[in-house]
Parts: sequence; C-alpha cells; structure tokens
Amino acid sequence: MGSEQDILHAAGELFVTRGFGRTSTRAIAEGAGLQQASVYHWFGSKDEILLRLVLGTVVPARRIADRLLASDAPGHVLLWALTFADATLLHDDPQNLGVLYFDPELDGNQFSEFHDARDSLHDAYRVLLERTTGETASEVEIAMLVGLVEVVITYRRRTRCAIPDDTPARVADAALTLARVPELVSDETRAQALETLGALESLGPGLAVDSDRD
Amino acid sequence: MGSEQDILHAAGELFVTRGFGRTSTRAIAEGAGLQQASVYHWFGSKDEILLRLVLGTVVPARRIADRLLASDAPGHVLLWALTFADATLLHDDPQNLGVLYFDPELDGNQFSEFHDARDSLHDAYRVLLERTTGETASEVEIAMLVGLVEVVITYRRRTRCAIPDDTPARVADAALTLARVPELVSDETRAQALETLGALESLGPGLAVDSDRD
DNA sequence: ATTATCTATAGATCTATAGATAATGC
DNA sequence: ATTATCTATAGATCTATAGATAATGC
Repeated sequence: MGSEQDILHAAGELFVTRGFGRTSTRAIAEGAGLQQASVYHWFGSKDEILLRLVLGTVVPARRIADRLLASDAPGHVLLWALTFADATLLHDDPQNLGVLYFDPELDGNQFSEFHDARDSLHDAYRVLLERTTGETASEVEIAMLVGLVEVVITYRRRTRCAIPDDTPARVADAALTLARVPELVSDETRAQALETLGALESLGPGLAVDSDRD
Repeated sequence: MGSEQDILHAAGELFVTRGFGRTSTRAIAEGAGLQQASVYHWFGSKDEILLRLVLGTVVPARRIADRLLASDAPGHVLLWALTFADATLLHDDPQNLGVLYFDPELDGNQFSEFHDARDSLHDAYRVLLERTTGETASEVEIAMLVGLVEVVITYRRRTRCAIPDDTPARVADAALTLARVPELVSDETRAQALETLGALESLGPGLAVDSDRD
C-alpha cells in the first residue's frame, strides 16, 4: 500500500532482472507509480534502497540462527533446521532477492550493516557444523555449506519458473551429507528439526518473508 | 602487450571490484592507458567486453568437460576430475572473473553464446554424476553440484586474500561426498583423476588460464 | 593503404536538490 | 503544521560516432 513498499517492490524487481547498475531511479519511480524525485522523499539514495532490500532477506535468517544457537537440541538437528529455514526463506521470496548478494556493488562500506548480519549468519553455520561433526570446521567447509544453501538462489534464477517445493528439504539433507553424517539424514532428524523450528515461530515472524508482499 | 588485452584486463578488474554497471568505458580506457574512444576500435560495446571476459572463463572448462566425457574411466574418477579442473580454473584465475557469472546483466540475449557454453558444461556434470551414482540425477542435485564448484568464486571474494591451494581438491572430494559415494573419496581416485587430466593436457591448453595474463 | 590512436562532440541519460502545490490531521 | 507529492533543473555524467592525425608495412 505505502509508497515506500511500492518503491522497494519495484526496485527489487528491476535490480534482480536488469541489475542494480542498469536500473535508474526514474525506472524505479515509474514502477512504483511515482515521479522520479519522489523516490528521494523515502530514500536518501539508490544505495539505501539496495541496502534495505538485502537486509530484508538476511535479517530474518539471522534471527532464526540466533534462536537455534540457543537451543540444546542435537547439532545435526539444528544444522538441518537452519539450512532448511534459510533455504525456505530464499525459496519463498517472491522476487528471489538473494540474487543481489552476488552483486559487486555490495562491496562498499555503505553496506557494512548487511555484511555484519551475513557474517553473523555464517558464524552460526560454523558453530552448528562443528556441533554436528565434533571437529573444528575449516573455512572451505563453511563456505561449501553456505554455498549449498545459496544454490536455491542460482537454481531459481536459471530455471525462470518455479522450482520444486521439496528443494529446501533436499538442500538440508545435502548439508548433512556434506557434513559427513549421511546416516543422520532421516525422517526423525527432519521431524525434530521442524519441531524445533515450530517452537521458534511462536516467538516471532519466523519463516514468513517480511521484506515484501506480492 | 596489445591494447585489446589491456582493455580486457582493466575491464575485468573494474567489473569484479566495482560492478559492470558502475564501470564506465572511460574508466576502462584509463586502466588500459588509452583514451575513452579508443576502446571502440577494439570492442563494439561494453557488453561485448563482458561477453569476451565470461567466455574466457567458461570455454576452457567446457573444453575439458567434452574431453572427459569421451573417456572410459570410471564415473567417479571423471566426476572428481571435472570438479577439480573446473575449481582449479576458478581458483587460478588472477581476477576471479567467475564473479561475473552472477551478474543479472548477463541475462540478455546478447550473451547467449555464454549461456550455451555454460549449459553444455552443466550437462557434462549431469552425465558424470549419473555415471557415478548409476541413477538419474534430479535438477536440484545438479544445481547443488555446480553450486559446490562455484563456491570457489564466492569464497575467494569473501576473503579478499588468497585461499588455500588445496581448495579445488577439497571441493572435488565434497562433490563425491554429495554424490553419496564418500567411500570413493580416496587417494586412488584422486591419482586416477589427475592422470586422466594429465593425458588431456597434452591435447591442448588444458588447465592454463588463457583469458588473461597478469 | 591499413591500422591504431586521438580530439571533439552529439545526444541521451542520470542522480539529487530546490522549491511549489496539494492533501492530511490537529 | 506536517507529510507526500509534484515540476523543473543543475550539473555531472556516459555511450558511441565522426573525422583528423600519426604510425606501420607493402
């Protein structure tokens, strides 16, 4: 309803399909049904719009990660839960805004708030991976684990239409396989993980994507 | 030495660090030691420079994949070999040009030559994965496999300095783990794969990155 | 002659600001 | 009064082309 949301929605669509650099504030305004200058009533700059969009995708995941870290469930259950929840957020995002993560434009200092949130999420992956394997995780292992989750983004992008609904669960299964505990990939693990996540959701917005409405 | 290579080198550096959209032809020319207009003697457009850069990173991998497909070595050896070779190309690229794969600007039809080469590479991954497991591979599995290799790109980007030299081998190991044949991750597999790759290299440029000199 | 480079520039943007106007709520 | 929007525009780009000039090779 509000112009602010209209701008975020229009910008998200354009950034993902044409790229940030090729999207003008005029195009964003047109998509939001406003004049170009009106965008600056809501956002100080184009960068600020991008920051809001990427924060909207990473902050919910980080919030779930924080809560899972406080749980005393087995490591592999929590690792499955985090992978599944993160992949689900990426899978359910109507615009596939995760695409923006890979944009070199994000490297600047203007976006440190985003990078801090993302680093914190990655650290949660590290902790849960180590709880699962009982060993210190190397940087490469963590990078591969996170990369596995982000496959949801590139997979969605490649096949322009919808991807199978079981993708998040299969990614979470693969995370345990990659962690070298394939024997723990089971219905029991999945059920426990979903239960743990269910208990979290009563505490907040949970898995609902709140960066956008469509 | 040539201006054409200077332009590609300067553009690669700028595209990766500041993004395609934020890089002007003037900045490219300056990096190459030329005037802005001289860039157009060598390239018809900015897009054409981007196309040349991404083709230079994907075509060598595709060439290796084609040769591996013709080999009659065991599936898991070939899968390890392809994953290792592809990861090595990404790892050794001085500019980490793989970053450009994720750019939404690449979606346009101007870049179909790149997408064709990439699709063909992905299909090689599918074939070798199926030879390894003996089962039909789902789209998600292929996406995860390819995503694992491309972790080299994002991992390099995150840690701005050099990443460990054993990263390609660890990614290749992980590919077999993900393919649910962890018992085939062994020195023997690695040795056979390297031998197979060595035999290929006599036939062409092989693992040498030829898109750039630094 | 051909190739490579340069200067100069047309023409089209693009971001962000200034200041006017309308709408909303006390 | 405040909030949201608009029109108009400054000022700085940016891409690509035209045409001159220099260098190279027959």
